[in-house]
Amino acid sequence: MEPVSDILLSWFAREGRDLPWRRTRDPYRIWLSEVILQQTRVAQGLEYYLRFTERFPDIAALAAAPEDEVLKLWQGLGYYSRARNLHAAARQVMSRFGGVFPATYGEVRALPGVGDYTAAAVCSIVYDAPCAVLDGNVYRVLARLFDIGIPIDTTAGKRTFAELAQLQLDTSRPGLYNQAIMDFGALQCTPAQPRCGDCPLAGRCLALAAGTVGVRPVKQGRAKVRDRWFNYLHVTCGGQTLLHRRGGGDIWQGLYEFPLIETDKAADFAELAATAAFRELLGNGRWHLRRSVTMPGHQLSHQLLHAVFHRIECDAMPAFPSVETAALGGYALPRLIDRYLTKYQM
DNA sequence: AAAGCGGGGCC
DNA sequence: GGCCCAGCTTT
Repeated sequence: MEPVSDILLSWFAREGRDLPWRRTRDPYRIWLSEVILQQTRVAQGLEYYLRFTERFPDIAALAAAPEDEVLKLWQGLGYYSRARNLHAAARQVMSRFGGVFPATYGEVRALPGVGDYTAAAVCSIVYDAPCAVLDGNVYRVLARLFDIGIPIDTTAGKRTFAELAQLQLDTSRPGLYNQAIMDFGALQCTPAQPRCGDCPLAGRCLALAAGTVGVRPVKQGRAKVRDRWFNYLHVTCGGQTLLHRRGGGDIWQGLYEFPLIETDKAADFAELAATAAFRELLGNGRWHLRRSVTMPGHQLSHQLLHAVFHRIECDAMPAFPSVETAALGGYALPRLIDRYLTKYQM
C-alpha cells in the first residue's frame, strides 16, 4: 500500500502554497518564519516576514538593532515575548556561535523562544534532521487519520502523538514531509469543514469512517462531547408515516422526527421492543420489522449522536398522543433524519 | 501540570 | 458576542 507520507508529498506538490520562506534554506529566514508563524496564520504573518527580512537581511543586522526597533516592527502581531526572544537569540548566535546559526537540534532548541516545534521545523527544513514537527495541524491530521481520542493537551497525549508523528516521518526528506503535513492540515484537513470530499486520504481516514472527524482532535479543556444513542422507529402504514415533534429543553426544538427511544448505550431491536415506550406505541397492533439501519456518528456541537433506524410496517396506524400521522413533505427535519431518508431514498 | 501571553477569523 | 485557534515560557 502506498505510504501515507507519499500521498501527503504528492498532495503538497499539487496543492502546497508557494511562500517566500519555502524558496530558501537560509537558517535565519526559516527560523524567523517559524517564530512569526507560532500562533499566527500565514495570511497575517506574511507581511511581517517580508518586513523583517527587508529591514534585517541577516542575523547580524537583527542582532545589531535595538530591542525597541524589533518590537516596533513586531507591532500588531501579538505575543511580544516572541519578538524579545527573537532578538535575544540573534544576539546569542552572534556572541556564542560567531554569527553562524547553530546546526544541531540541541543547540537550536536551547535558543530563547525555541521549543520542540520550532527546533524540529528549523532542523528538518534546513539540515534534513529526522525530527518530526508536532503543531496544531499535525495533531489534527494524525488524530483524524488514526481516529485517536486521547486528548492532545495532556502529558500522555503529547507523548503519544510525538511518537506517532515520528513514526510517520519520511526520514529521507523530513523537511519536505513536515511542510507537507502542516500545509495539509492548514488547507485540506481544516479544523472546521474539512474537505473530506476531495481528500486523498479519505479512504484511509479512520475518523471519517467512524464519523468522528468533527471531534478530532480531542482536547481536555473543551466542553466534553456527550454520546447519545437515538433509536428511531420509522413506522409506516400505506403512504403514512409516524412523526413526532421535538419539544424544548433539548436539541432540534420544534423539528420533526420519527418516534424516538433514547437509550444510554447501544441497544438492539429486542431490547427496544421490550421497553415501555415501544409497547405503548405498537403493543396493540400487528407490525413487521423490515430492516434496521445504523447511521454513521452524527456530530453536533456538544453531542455525538449514534442513530439506529428501525423500519416497521403496520397493518393499522397506531394512535398515540405525541405522534402525528403524515406524509413527510413540508416538515422541518433534523439533518440526521434528512440524511437517513436521502441515503435510503425514502 | 497549569497559567499567561494577543490578535484574528468564523458562526 | 462568543467561541476557537496554538507554541513557548514561567510558575
